[in-house]
Amino acid sequence: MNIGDAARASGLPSKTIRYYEDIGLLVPPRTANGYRDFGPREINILTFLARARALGFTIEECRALLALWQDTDRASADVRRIAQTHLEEIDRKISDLRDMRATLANLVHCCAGDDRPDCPILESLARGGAAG
Amino acid sequence: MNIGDAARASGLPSKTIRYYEDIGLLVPPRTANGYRDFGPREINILTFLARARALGFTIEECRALLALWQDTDRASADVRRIAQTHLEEIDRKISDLRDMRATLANLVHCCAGDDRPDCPILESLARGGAAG
DNA sequence: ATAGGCCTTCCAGTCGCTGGAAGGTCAAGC
DNA sequence: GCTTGACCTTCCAGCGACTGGAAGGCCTAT
Repeated sequence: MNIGDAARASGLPSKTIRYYEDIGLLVPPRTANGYRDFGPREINILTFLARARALGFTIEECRALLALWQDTDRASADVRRIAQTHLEEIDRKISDLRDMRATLANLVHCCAGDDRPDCPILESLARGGAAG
Repeated sequence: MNIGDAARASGLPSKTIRYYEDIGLLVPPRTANGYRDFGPREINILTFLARARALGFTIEECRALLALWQDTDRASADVRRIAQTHLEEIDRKISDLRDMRATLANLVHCCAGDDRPDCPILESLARGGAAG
């Protein structure tokens, strides 16, 4: 299976797959002509990576998860710890975004959005504090 | 006012201020010895930028907002449009993060997190679908 | 004179790709 | 056998928004 088929099978772009090989996440064998040769094992790794990335795990977290996945003697506690840490990171991001959203929504709400120059959004950015 | 004082006044690291000059967001004058010289005008620009960045506006959005701020003939509609677009972007991010969070929280919840190898998190990443 | 704390520029690295150039390979059609 | 076009290869550069560090200049205090 060539890289294009692996890309279609895993949902990852070919470029990304090459990049993952570059950074050592997987090492597909090569055929005689130098093409990468993806078998079921490689496709499994790629779909694993695609799913982990879709859940927002960093590449290094993916690397760790992949290692645990391939280690049948792993402790599920190790996996859970990574996921838990990531969950907390996501919660932090959501919280930050919600704060931004609240401020911004208020500003947008207060701005007339017409052809006059008066603008609570700019005023707030200039002087600090909320609109009004 | 030297860059260090400007950094303390605006809350931005000196490095970031130099970077902002590099990309043309502000052009502080220089004193005879080549040091950047920050006056009230520059400090205002820097605090404006710091606040806009804190609301998650991209550098290019900041550049546009800054231009509108400095244009007393602006239409508030132009400002509002930028803010509205950014608000939608934030909503998209929050929504994506919430989806991730939901899946991940479920997986974490289902994982025993002990010293045994069985792990619904890895199983889900491997086979797709939810835990269980 | 020297110490230290600023300031300067420039280059490289972060993260996770993504685009593009230059060239090799392969299967189909004529 | 030759061309066409779709694939594959490597390598280098760039994105956004900084951040770190090296090498060197300046300024003030002792």
